[in-house]
Amino acid sequence: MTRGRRSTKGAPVKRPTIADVARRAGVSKGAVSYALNGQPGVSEATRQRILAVAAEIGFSRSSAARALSGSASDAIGLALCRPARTLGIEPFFMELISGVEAELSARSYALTLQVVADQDAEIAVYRRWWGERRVDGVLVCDLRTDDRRVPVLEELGLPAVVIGGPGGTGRLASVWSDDAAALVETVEYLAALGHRRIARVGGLPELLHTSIRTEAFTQVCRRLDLPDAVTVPSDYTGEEGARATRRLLSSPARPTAVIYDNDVMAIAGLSVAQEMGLAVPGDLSIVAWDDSPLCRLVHPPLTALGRDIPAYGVHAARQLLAVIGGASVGEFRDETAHLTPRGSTASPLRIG
Amino acid sequence: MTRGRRSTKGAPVKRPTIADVARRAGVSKGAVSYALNGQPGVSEATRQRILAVAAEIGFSRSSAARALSGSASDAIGLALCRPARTLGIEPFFMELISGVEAELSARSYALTLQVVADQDAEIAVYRRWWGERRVDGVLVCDLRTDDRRVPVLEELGLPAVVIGGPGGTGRLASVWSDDAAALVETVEYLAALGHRRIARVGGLPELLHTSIRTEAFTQVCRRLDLPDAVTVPSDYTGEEGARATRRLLSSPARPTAVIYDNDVMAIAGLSVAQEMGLAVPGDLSIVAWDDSPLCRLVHPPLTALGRDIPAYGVHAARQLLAVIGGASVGEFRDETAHLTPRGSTASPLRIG
DNA sequence: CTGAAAGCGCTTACAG
DNA sequence: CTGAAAGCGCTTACAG
Repeated sequence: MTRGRRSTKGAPVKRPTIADVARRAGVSKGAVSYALNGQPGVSEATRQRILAVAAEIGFSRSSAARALSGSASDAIGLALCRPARTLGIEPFFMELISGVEAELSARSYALTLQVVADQDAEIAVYRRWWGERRVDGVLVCDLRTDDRRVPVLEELGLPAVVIGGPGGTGRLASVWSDDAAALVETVEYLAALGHRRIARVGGLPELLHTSIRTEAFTQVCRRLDLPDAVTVPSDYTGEEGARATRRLLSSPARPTAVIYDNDVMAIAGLSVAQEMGLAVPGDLSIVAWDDSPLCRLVHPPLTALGRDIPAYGVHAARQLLAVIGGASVGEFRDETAHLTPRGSTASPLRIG
Repeated sequence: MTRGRRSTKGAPVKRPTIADVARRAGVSKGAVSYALNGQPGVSEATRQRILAVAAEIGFSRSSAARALSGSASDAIGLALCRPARTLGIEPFFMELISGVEAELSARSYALTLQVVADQDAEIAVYRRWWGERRVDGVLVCDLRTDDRRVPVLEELGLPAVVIGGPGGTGRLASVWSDDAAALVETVEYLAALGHRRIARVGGLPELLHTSIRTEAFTQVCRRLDLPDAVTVPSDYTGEEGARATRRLLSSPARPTAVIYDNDVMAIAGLSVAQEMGLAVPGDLSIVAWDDSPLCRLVHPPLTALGRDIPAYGVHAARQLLAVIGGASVGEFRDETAHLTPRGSTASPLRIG
């Protein structure tokens, strides 16, 4: 019932079709199509004339008609499975998206975004997108240990690039960063400063990269002969980061250094330390994973593990376009996060 | 040339079509379509049988075919025109998007996102989306004074809802919040505390809501007989917020209170005050616009002007769906931001 | 209530 | 190098 009204109200200007261009350029619709797709079948002079006419009347090919006649939909999908409040506060996703966009825009690809409640909902979205032929491929975030999305995507044959790993991505292409190496570098740095009791406030335990970090943390602490490498699990929110910090700092053998799995929790931890009367970095050193501008805004500025997240997004999108293009694509190892020492870390000896 | 490969590699599982459902249910394709659309033309029993078959074989209607045969594309567009670094750090957009998504998901609408470099690129994207029939409507952010996008959208007849105002939205529907009222409330509160020299670090001057706030600021200061209501323009980044704060705090008649147009600049301002040896709130009171979790993480926690941004997104999406549905929609006045006093504001008399 | 058919706007073999 | 035609998978009047 809305149809009539929609076309009346929604489209006062007539959208030109390929037939309009053909008529105006004095060629067939087929010729216009060839010209637009940069395919052989039209002379260069004709092609130019056709393109000029198309530009003149503001013609864009209907993405629906293109998709229906077998072409790609020229869109990729990204389903985000995080609660709204976490989505907003973490710069990670927006930075990733801006990188993805940079690559897609250059190729006139659209990004279809969907926020989902849980993994089942996300899988349902993939099945729907596939059935609707709405996207040519998907970017998969927040890889879990034993991720149920991977076999579904393999079964559907929906082109996909997993952002995460290494491992656990089945036959899907992936883009990953060596978190274990970054974690080791950080612990070695803190140990070199003289820290012995180092703790970590970790991200969501079900995420693969969390367990990779935890495993690396345990290993390096054992190797360096540091006592009990405690990891307190958390959920990336400031509240949980603060709570975990309070617990750590209240324990009899409180740590002299804490590594946080994201910047928001690190900032919350800094606040808690100050509220408990501990000096940072005198009494407590703090390292944040994800070096956002926030880390530089607080006092003292936070030592952080940073890397170029927009570039990560660019690489992921590029991989996905390659998979969609039919290339056989494997793992792409992105830059490893590097440590930027700032005012929040120092030797624990320098107390007071 | 990628086609053959794509179909081989990209779709090992055959996607079911409406014909498959029809065959299996023993009805015509038309009947399936009616059943799926909830339209009269099939008996209830048949409808149920058809829906069961569709679910069983995992059928979703091709969005391309639907769009081509006159239905909506079931997608709306959102073009964001901010540099990548600002996009990442401001929770606003992600919160807005999560609200928009909440409304769209409920109606199985997709969100098509595009990051653009400037207004011209954004206008080009609207023209392209319209030509491609890729989206049924758009959400317009960051309304400017004399916004060039408004007449273009009116001319195209592309359903749109402007997030911003009041005013300057032409015949387009809009959703807005009364920033002037919130600003006045804040200044009155600071004046009641005894502040006389109040300054403001503003957002991008070309945005309409910035000038609305500036105008309200000037007016209320004049009414309350406060001297020179200084607004230093800025760009929402921490760097610029810090710079503006340094300038304000170095001036001979330095303000005793500063209002920041976003939370990131307020946090940067807090840092600068501390670095310059000023106590907050003893020597300087700080108010942040946009009350994100960040405001509660810093020390002292920031007094902030907050409102429910996801809800704002919900309302905007709802309005847009109404416009797309053919309804005649006007302005929707959303909640006014309310002031939450925290530790960063106090009477200026209480110095030391 | 159901079935056969036209049509949406493209792409792409297929003849010329 | 170009034109006429089939077909993609739906929706929707139109007959029965």
